[in-house]
Amino acid sequence: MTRAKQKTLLEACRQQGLRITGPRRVILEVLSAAEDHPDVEELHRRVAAIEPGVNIATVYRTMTKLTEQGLIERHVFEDGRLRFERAPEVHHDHFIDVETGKVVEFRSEEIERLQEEIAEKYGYEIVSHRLELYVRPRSGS
Amino acid sequence: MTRAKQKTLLEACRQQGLRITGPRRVILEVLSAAEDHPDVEELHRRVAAIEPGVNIATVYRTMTKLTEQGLIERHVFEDGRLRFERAPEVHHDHFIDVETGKVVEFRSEEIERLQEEIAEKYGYEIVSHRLELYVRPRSGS
DNA sequence: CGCCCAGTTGCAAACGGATCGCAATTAGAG
DNA sequence: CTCTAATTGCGATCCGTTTGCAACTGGGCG
Repeated sequence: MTRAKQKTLLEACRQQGLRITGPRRVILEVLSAAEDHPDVEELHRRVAAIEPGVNIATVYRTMTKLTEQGLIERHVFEDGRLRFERAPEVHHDHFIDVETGKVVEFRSEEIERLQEEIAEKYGYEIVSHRLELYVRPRSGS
Repeated sequence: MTRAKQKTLLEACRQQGLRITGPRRVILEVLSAAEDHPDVEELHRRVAAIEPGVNIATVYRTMTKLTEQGLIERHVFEDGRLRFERAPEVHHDHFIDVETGKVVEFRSEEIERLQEEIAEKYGYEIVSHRLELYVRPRSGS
């Protein structure tokens, strides 16, 4: 299954005319395997585990390219770092555990709809949005 | 009315036991008058217009203090800079005009409620949240 | 099959926002 | 008025990100 995703991402790159170089191939592999929302440093670490010698600047540049192509999504959470995830077919929002930093995805049709409604009321058109719920595991009960 | 707010903020500081120094007095004045969501550089600029010589590090430090005391709210929008606004009595969210960067506030009870609902479903307790709608003025109609 | 060059990379320097160490200053309690 | 802890200005520093540049290379074309 990871394999399927991987192929898709790599092929998407080819279609966009991006050169498939050694470093890039590894970065795509790492991105395809990622189930979370790693920052650049973390991506670089994972890449280095497969193929040392890839410079972090290359990771930055590749992420910029992929974001421009719409193949991945870039987030900036409260810590200010850039984080990435493969572009999902349908948009989703995020829970962020304030203690562990762990990110969980969710989607609410109702919230999506309400946002549109409110924007319209104000005379706006939504270009994109960001909803992050900073949470902790429900204690007690 | 600005006067009323100003007094409140300054008095709140006194109550918290913060020393009211020259620089601080000016920063509080600027914050009280602000209707928008300035970043530190902008705050510093406004402060300097009233009283030159206040160092930007002082602005940073003061904002940190005020945030810790819960007197102001700190935001990090997509541009990654720290932005501030006076702590509102009731929470609100933001529209951000993608072209001008202008920030407009709104509040939706329904969305607030839905967030709680969803968090509960996932077994979380919401500590805080952030909802930003990046928009442009509705064209056409 | 090899040439060629625009795209890509590694490296180091630069950048920009935010923070910090330190010595000098000062608010404000007693 | 005094005394001390809080605050300030200043410069250095941090850290994530970007950039300039020379070397390298993928992959289209002959």
